[in-house]
Amino acid sequence: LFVYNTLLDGYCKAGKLSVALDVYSQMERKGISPDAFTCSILMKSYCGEGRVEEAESLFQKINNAGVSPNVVVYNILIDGYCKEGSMEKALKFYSQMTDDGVRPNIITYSSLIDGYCKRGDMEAAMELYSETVVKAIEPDVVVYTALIDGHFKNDNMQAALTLFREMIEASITPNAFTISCLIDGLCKDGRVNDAVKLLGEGQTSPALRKMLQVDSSCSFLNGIVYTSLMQGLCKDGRILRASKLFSELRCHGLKPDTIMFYVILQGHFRSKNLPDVMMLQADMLKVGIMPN
RNA sequence: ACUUACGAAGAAA
Repeated sequence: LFVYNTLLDGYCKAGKLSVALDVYSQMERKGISPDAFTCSILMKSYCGEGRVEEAESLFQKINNAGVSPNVVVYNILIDGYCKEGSMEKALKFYSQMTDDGVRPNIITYSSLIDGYCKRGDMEAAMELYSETVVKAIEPDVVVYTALIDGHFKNDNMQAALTLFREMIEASITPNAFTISCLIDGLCKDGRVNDAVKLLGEGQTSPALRKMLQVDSSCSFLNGIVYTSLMQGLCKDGRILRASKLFSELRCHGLKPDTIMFYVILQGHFRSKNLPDVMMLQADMLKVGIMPN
């Protein structure tokens, strides 16, 4: 069973669900009965392809076969429904798991919270956040990051920054995800300068690093942060600064991807720099990126 | 050290 599960997980992670399902029926033929691991591996793959209904069927089937769903199995189903925006169904399984005596954990909450954030229902998201505090399920960096991102995307920079502060006060260390949400949010709010400043300080100032409680090995300057900054600069008409960032990517061990090229191209178009557009196009082919 | 399963970030459509 262990070997089969490992194999199933491998196929699923390689995006070959159909092969995994073949292997699964082979298991059934051999009389090897699935367990919660088997169930969660296949369900996750179904959800990843947007086939949440089929994940639920499998859930019911295995449930009927006498495998009791554990917290991971429930989490996958709940997250699947959250990602497709069906919060009602997600909540249904959330209460079902509670009735089954399966305790929701921080991952359950972060799926639900992110689901509400993506739907723009920050009130519901914040309510669940308070619930974690009440139930003594410590909110972690993922929950805070989802909420910060949600607040920014729903045009509430103040709430986002307040949560960021609270998170640090709670001694939760922001990671690269957290920082990229902050930077992207600031940029989209037209505060590119603040974003650059925050990053610059984070790179150089031990004091800020200490305040953010990150160690020196944590680099926030990943490709996503660069993209946000470049887009912010472009929208601000500062295509030269953006191009400069773009050209220094390599010095930081990053390589430009399709999205970055798109952002910079768009910037040149905005500034009507047709010659630069042509040059970029050539560069793009040179580094082996095909326009999509 | 990790080692069968679950949650958060960038362009466009």
